[in-house]
Amino acid sequence: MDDRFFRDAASGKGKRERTLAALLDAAVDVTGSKGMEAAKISDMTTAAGLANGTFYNYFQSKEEILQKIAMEVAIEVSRRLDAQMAGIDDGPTRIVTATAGFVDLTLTTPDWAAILFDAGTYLPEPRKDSFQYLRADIAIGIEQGAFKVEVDTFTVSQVVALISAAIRTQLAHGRNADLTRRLCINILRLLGLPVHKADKVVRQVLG
Amino acid sequence: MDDRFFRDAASGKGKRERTLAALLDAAVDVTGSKGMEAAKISDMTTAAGLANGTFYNYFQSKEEILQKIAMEVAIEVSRRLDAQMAGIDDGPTRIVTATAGFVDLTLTTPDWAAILFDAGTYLPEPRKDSFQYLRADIAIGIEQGAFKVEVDTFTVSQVVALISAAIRTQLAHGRNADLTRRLCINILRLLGLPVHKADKVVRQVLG
DNA sequence: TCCATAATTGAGAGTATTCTCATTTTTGAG
DNA sequence: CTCAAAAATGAGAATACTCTCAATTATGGA
Repeated sequence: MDDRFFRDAASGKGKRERTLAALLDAAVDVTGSKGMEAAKISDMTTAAGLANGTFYNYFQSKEEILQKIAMEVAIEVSRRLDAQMAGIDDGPTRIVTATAGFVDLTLTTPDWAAILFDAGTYLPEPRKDSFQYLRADIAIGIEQGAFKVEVDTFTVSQVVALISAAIRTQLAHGRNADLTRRLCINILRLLGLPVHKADKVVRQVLG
Repeated sequence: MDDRFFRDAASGKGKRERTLAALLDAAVDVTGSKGMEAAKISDMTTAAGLANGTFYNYFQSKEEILQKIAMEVAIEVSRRLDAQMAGIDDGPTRIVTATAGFVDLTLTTPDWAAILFDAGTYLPEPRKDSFQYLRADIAIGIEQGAFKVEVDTFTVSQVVALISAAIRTQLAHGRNADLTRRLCINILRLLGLPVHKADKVVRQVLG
C-alpha cells in the first residue's frame, strides 16, 4: 500500500511533477527499509529508475528531500486520523481511537513509521511534533474530569514514547492486536484513569 | 565526570592497557557527542591523541569497539544501581529508586546515555537489554499486590520508553527534577498503582 | 645501558558516495 | 510535424573514510 502515494497524486500532471513524485516515493521506500540516516541519494535515484544527476534537478541535498517526505507523510497521517475521529466527543475514547488508528496505519504502511519516528530530526521546529493532536485530546479528557495530568509537551512526549515503542515491537515481531490493546490501557492509566475504567473504555472502543 | 573512566581503571598497568583505555574513553566521548552511527574511527583516534593506524592494533572495526563500550557501560551502570538498591524491599519504592537513580546517572554522564539507548544495536542478544533489572522489580511489585500488569518484555519496553523519553527531554532542555518526579508517577500509574498511591510513593522516595 | 620486542606512526591505496555539467533526449505548444 | 525549452543523463572530479604496512619509536627486562 502506498508504494505509489506521490505518483498516484501526480498522475495526469506534467513530467516534472511525475518525476518529482517518483523521487519522493523512492525516498519513502529506501528510507523505510534502510532508515533515514543510511539512505543514500543514489539509492533513491536507483529505486526511482532515474540517473543519479536527476536528483539535483529537484533537491539540493538528502536533508531537503527527507524534510519534504517527513512533512508530507505527517500531513497525510493527520488528515486520515482527523477523518476517523470526527464526531467522537469523549476524551478517553478519542485517545484510544487515535492511538489504535495510528498504530494500524503505521503497520499498514511501515515505511511511514520510520519516517514519522525520525521526523523530529528533519522537520522544522513548528512542525516538529506530528503528535500534537494528542495534546488537544488530553485537554478534552481533563476538562471532562477523566484525566489527571498536566497538559504540556512532556506529557505528550511520554505518550508518544509509549506509542513508538509499541509500534517498534510490532514492526519487529509482527502485528499483535493484544499489544495495541495493552498500549491503550497503559496510556489511559498514565493519564490518570483508574485501572478498571481504562479496561472498560478499551473494551468499548476496540471490542 | 568519567571522561577518563577507562584510563583511570588502567592507570599503573602496561602501555597496551593504557592505550586501549584511551581509545575506549575517546570512543565514549565521540559517541556521546555525535552518536554511534556518525562516530568515525578517525574521530576516536584523534580524540585519543593517537595515529589512525593504532586503532587497528586493538579493534577490527567500529562495531567491535562500540560493542565493547556498550557492554562496559551497561555493566558499570548495573553495578552502581545495584549498590543503591540493596535493602529496598517494596516494589514501587524499588522502581522509583532505580528510575531516579538511572536518570540521575545518565544526566551526570550524558555520553553514557546515548550509548545505553543505542546499546540494543550493538550488544549481542543475551545482553541486549540493560534494563532487564526492571522486570525483576515489576515482578516484586506484582507479588506484593501493588502492580497490575503482565510481567513481560512488552511491559519492560513500555517503561523503558518512558524513561528514555524523559532523559532525552532533560538532555535537550536541562536537568529538571520535576520531570523526573512526573516520570516516576507515570511509570507507577502505568504499572497499575492508583493515582494517589503513586503520588505518595514518589513523595516518600524523592522527598 | 643495551636491545629484542612491542607499539605507534602516517602516507597512500582502496572504497564509497556526493555533486557538477556538457551533452543527449524528451516534451508539448504551435 | 517542428523545434525551442525542459528534463534527464552519466562520466568523472571532489570529498570523505577505512584499512594496510614498511618504517620508526618506545618499552622494560637482563
